Amino acid sequence: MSERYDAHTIEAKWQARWASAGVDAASDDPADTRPRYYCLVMFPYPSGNLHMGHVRNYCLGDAVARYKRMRGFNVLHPIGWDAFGLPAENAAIKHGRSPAEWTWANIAQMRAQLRRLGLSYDWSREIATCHPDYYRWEQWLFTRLLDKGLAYQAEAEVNWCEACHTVLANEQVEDGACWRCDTPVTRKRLRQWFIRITAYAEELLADLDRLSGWPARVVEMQRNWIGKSVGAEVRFPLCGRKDALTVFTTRPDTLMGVTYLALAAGHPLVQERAREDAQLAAFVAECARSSTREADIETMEKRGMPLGIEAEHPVTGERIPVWVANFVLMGYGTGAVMSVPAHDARDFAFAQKYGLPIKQVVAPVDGEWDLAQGAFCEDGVLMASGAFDGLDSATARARITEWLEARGLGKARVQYRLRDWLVSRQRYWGAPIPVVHCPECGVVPVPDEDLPVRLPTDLRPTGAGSPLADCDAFRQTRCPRCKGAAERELDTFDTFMESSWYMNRYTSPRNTRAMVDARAMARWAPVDQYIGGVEHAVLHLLYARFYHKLMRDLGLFTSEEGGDEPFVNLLTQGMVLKDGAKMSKSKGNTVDPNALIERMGADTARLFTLFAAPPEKDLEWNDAGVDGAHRFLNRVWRLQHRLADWPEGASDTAACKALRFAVHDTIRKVTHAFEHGFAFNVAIAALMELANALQAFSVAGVHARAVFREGLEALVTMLAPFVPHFACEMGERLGFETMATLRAWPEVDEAALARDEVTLVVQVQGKKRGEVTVAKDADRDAVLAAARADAAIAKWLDGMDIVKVILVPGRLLNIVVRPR
RNA sequence: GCCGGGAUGGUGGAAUCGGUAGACACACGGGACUUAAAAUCCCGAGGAUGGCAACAUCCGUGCGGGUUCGACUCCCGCUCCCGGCACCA
Repeated sequence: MSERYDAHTIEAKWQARWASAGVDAASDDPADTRPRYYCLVMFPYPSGNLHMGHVRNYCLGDAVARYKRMRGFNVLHPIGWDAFGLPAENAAIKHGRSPAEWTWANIAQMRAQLRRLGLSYDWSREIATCHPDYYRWEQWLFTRLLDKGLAYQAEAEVNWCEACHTVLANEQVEDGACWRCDTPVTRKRLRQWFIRITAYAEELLADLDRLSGWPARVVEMQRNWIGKSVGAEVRFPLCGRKDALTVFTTRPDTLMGVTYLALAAGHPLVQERAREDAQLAAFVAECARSSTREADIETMEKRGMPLGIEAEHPVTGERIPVWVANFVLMGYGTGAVMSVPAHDARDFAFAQKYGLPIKQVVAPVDGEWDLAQGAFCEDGVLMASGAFDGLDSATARARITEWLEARGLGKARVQYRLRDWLVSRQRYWGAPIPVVHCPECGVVPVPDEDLPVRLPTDLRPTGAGSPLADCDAFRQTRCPRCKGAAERELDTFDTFMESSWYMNRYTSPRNTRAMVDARAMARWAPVDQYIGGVEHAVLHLLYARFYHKLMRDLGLFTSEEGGDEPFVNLLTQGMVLKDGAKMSKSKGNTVDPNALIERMGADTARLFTLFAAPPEKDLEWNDAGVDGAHRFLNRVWRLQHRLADWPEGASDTAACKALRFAVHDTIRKVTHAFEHGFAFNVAIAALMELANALQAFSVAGVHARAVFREGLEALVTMLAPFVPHFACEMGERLGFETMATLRAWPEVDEAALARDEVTLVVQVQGKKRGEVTVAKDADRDAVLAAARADAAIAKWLDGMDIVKVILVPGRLLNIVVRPR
């Protein structure tokens, strides 16, 4: 009975028991009437080694899943592998193994590491995205998108990472560099595959308002990323030519103030002129160079050149010059802007530099504006705008847009910053894009019966281009339409394609008939609680929302079955830091989870990870803190020995009552943490307080022993979501009839929280001057009388008149006085 | 530049609705046990001033104002830090 806490023996024992009892599986039995809960953590890339970020992520998810089970929910808590991706290829080049071999070996290794942490996953639903049974459905979906015109091939200026030797989507470029390897991204014109996420821009934006369970900043980041702006398209006919320039503006109210047009260097009209003008060509070439160095854009000087072309103002017919300017982007709007120097700071600076006219057409609502102080960029009242004079900016925007529309000179338009998702990659280790290039029929989607298009798994990338190009068995095929010789598409999908729908696949992971099963979706989706790093705020989390809507609109499930959004609640956990910096091999500040588990056990690792910081904040690793967590478990462990020879005698009922109060107050606090915000650091602190109270409780007698036992059992039960092995072992020794992790969550006994007496803080003038203990329902006069009876308080009332007395029941009494 | 979030002891952090600031833990100091150490247990601790001490008083949640009987919490104005976006027309 007095043996010591031995984490390794206990952990191995319970992991085996849980596995053989199958306690972690989610039930698909229709007869199971328990309420359902879907808890999901972002699945890992199988690098082969678990790091502390993973540990934190999965411990958070596991605590939630286990708590919900104890609350009587049928919990879906799955795990799998985001198994395609570049590191596998790089490792394959380095170690001479195929990416497939390398990946599957890593999966085996990481699976073992996760199991050692004692995470309660439903392993029967494990998926790996590199498995053809998985990516087959993504290929299927893509062919449907092709049918609907939502997927297309186009030549475009794209982001190219030289180190990864592939293109990147806009979301995957951070600060002008590749999100994965930090290599500066260059621009290239290439023919690539896109998915029309812009067709869903409005819904993706509007539904952000429904994500009340998401952190505000993630919602805000997505809103920024989608970047909606409402305005108008305006046509400016070109003088002496048949064509016209179309610009996009959010300020049609300033139309009368346009004094020049500015075009991007990449604009077709500029390109055309540059062929005849060497000076212009040199300028354009310079712009093309500098545009790749996005970090410098901020400090870049605004420069331009006249094109020697004039355009006609659509209202006044005035001739206005057309310029090329280095600050106009080809990729946004129409690549052309109307410049209104009087009402735009950037246009103002440009006009001043090149001596272009500045014409004020909007005045502040209350007064004058002196253009010497710069541009007036606010809304105001129109002036010098003919028929539109006197209108406020908002009305003028609508009227002027209507005016243009009526004359075919423009129209209202909404512009988004979001661009279509570039999904093709010039890499081998990814899901093949299911199309065939036929010399006769062109691009032909692979028909359903020929799916999946299997990726050959035995190829060895060398680093010089995709090995698929040299694999005739893959490359050469027959056209599904004309049956003639044809070639397969050699690009593979962006790996974000796989991670965009895995949460839905988990609901019916072995489904061979469809991508997902509508009934299973109705049972589980959407995810109730999603947990992962904030770094995916506009990558994975945006793509997944988009994919969910695509799947819905393809009829895989309805809004009622699967919801319109994949994740109801999102928790973005902070990073794990050491010495104030993110752990990394190059900095040499890593903590190896395996070594930690080896030394202290999984439960200690879990406990410290959850205790050291609130989940959404960064966690500073502290080895001494880990020792502290281990000490705590030892202390709780020893509490059980107290039951063996409890001293006889008469119990002190007041002390027993105080302990019961502490027990039930703790239940209240810990439950609150699980139900509101997952502040596990606070929950664990409360459990530590309870352990301290139990340890300090030294009252003799059978009643006291029973009270102590109740407290210890509650403590062990509430520890189960955090340190499940420990709790199960303690529970078994305490004689629990079921495993601690399967017990019902303790209920608060309100009677235990009732008190006959309360201690109130007494303030004079809002400053604490003492405490009084009074009957629970004592009224203001009674409390005041008690306060005056206390010498330490009374001395502050000497020579004073009491002006006012405020009683906050159960908390405090504040006496407001005035010198007599 | 714009949009978020934050700033509390030596450290990580707590404080439910405006009601005892610093829970819990780490680190530290003192003590008990021990031949000794480890382990364990007990005690102390925001700062300043006075006092042998118990204790007392004042100050204190980035800075300056305000509202309130009462402000870490609400309002106004700043400073700094972190994150995101950014010639976006």
